[in-house]
Amino acid sequence: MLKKRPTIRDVALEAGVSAATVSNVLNRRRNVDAAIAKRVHAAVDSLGYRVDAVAANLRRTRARLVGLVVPDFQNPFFGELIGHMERLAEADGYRLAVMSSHEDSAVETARIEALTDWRAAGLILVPVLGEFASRGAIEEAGFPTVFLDRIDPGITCDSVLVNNAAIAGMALEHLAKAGHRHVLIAASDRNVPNMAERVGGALDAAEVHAIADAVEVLDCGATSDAIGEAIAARLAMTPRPTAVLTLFNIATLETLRAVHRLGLTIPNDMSVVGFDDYAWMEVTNPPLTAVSQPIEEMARVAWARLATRLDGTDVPPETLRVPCVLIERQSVAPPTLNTVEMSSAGTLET
Amino acid sequence: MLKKRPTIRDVALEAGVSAATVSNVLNRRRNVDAAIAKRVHAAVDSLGYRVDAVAANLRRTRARLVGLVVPDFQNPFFGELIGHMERLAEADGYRLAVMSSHEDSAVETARIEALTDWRAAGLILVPVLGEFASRGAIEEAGFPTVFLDRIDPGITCDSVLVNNAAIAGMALEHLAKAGHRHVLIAASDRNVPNMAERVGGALDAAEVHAIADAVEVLDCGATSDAIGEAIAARLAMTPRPTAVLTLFNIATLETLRAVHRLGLTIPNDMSVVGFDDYAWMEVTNPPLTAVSQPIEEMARVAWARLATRLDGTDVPPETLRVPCVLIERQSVAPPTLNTVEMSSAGTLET
DNA sequence: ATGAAAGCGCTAACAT
DNA sequence: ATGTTAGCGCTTTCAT
Repeated sequence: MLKKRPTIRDVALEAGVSAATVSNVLNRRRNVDAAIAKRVHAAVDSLGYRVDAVAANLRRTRARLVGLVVPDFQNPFFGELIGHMERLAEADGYRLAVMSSHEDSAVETARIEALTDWRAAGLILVPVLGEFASRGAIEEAGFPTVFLDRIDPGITCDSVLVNNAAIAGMALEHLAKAGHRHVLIAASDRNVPNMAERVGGALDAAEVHAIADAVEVLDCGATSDAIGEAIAARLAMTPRPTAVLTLFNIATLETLRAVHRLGLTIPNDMSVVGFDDYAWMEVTNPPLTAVSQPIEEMARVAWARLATRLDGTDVPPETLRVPCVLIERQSVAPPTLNTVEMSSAGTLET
Repeated sequence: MLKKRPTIRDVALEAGVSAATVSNVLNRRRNVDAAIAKRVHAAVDSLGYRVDAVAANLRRTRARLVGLVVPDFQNPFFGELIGHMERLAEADGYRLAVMSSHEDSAVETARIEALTDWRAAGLILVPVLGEFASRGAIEEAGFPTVFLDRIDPGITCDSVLVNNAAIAGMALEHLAKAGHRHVLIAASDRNVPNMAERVGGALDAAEVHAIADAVEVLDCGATSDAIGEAIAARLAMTPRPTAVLTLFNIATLETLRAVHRLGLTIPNDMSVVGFDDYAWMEVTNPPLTAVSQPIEEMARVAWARLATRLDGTDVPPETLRVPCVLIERQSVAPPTLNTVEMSSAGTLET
């Protein structure tokens, strides 16, 4: 038989004080006599009392609950993000409600509404790609929202982003300095602001290094299959680029697949720089040079911003940028071998 | 200016009925006149009413909320699991509260207590490795719990697991049939039941294929570094195994790392079969043969079990097994090359 | 089939 | 500094 959970009244009775005092002791909201506080804590411990979150938050206007909506749980990038956020929220006494929009606007909106129904105090949102449909839901919700990782140009809101243009420029520069001219930039839809920034940054760097005429941008499409096809098709044509810079993570995977399928080797036949860094990239043959996004830092900055809003501080919305870093491994080499490819590379391979 | 959220009273007023009727219409709890129901729905729509989850669940004894506690958000295995669970829960009208124990008993217990505080109706738990400390919290909670993916021998509870012994046996058999005798089984702590089952299954299969004398089990330790060290050290010794079967995912990564470090090539010098299948394994050179766990199926089975408990059905606790499948790619070859390794493999490599 | 009233467990406003 | 009272918005019981 389960004994019923003790209520605040039970604690009050046991400690010989009023329920309000118990509440005040537990929430540290007003000064309480030390002796009384001690009695209350003793009663709490002896009864095994825990405050009922549902009841507590009914009386409060906002629950001590913050939502985090990501597009996709399977991406380890978001996995890591969630882990950090959970800790940050907890440290400030908030529970984190983690949800996935499955990269679908309608689901995203539904998630925000659910959060509203639960009286969430705030939201950290990685919006879905494409048209942003949840503006209305956010306004209805009335809680502060911080956009993370992706930005929507139509919204002026707190957001924390990565220095897309700069890091893409650095990645291209890395290739240029290794001697590459004909680099293929694997991009996705340029209407996505992140992508536009990355492509822009890479192209600007190409300009600076005087290889803009040789650099090529490929819009690979959206699904893995389409992306793989597009990349493989381009790499099968002559003249073949000597390097590829992928600007989003699926493209990196698909580039490797295409390179293998064509019987090319990295970095001799083809140099590769990826965007987004994963543990397995250390373990491919060769290990992959890639742009690493500072996930923990992004989480910290976003949480800090939301926390000030939760405290009621009213500051103007801001876009915060956090710097990526290029992790140099062994997938970039000078293109020399590649220029004599026709005569030797094929035999080298077997 | 934000207009306040409408309450059930506003809807009742608008529809010209009582609050109780509105509640009954929205929750379909008792028969309501069709005309009245229609009026209520009209009022709901026109006011944009949504039921307040906090208030609704205060009066209910249990919230329509189910917890999912996983050890780690970064593991894509759990990422995928979470995505499936979220959909399953939603389909049955439950919200899913996803939390991570960060592979820490104390955190796990705290998560379960938090779920209790929120009046969760049930829990799906992937328990932390090692001593199980949350038994008390689960009993206090009083909600049905389904264990997933990992099992604790001290608990008789619903659990859904993979056919560890059988699939590990099949993996070893795959190697044996390719001609391997000296296979290294990379295991972690055998006090972990999953690991004990896997090792046992592999060893039994070795027995069957009459190579038990040549098979070797290596307990690799817990941290990535230690695992990498242990594997690399063993592979550097002679006689070197001709194949390695990793029984947990970190070991797969670390085996690849070690193999590269030693200048060996897969599958010529060393065959590899991994446990757990990830997208990047298709893209390594060569693609990796690996055991794939049926994540979606596990999620479905676990949810189904929990759902029957949530409905109040009282059936005896059961351990449900879901079958893995061996994905054959190109990291397994006959060990022939390896037997003449001393004379030729080193030069082949360069 | 519907309405009126009670009350879930807590925190906030008011009183001392 | 503490107690008393009211009420958060809903679901449920009881009455009709």
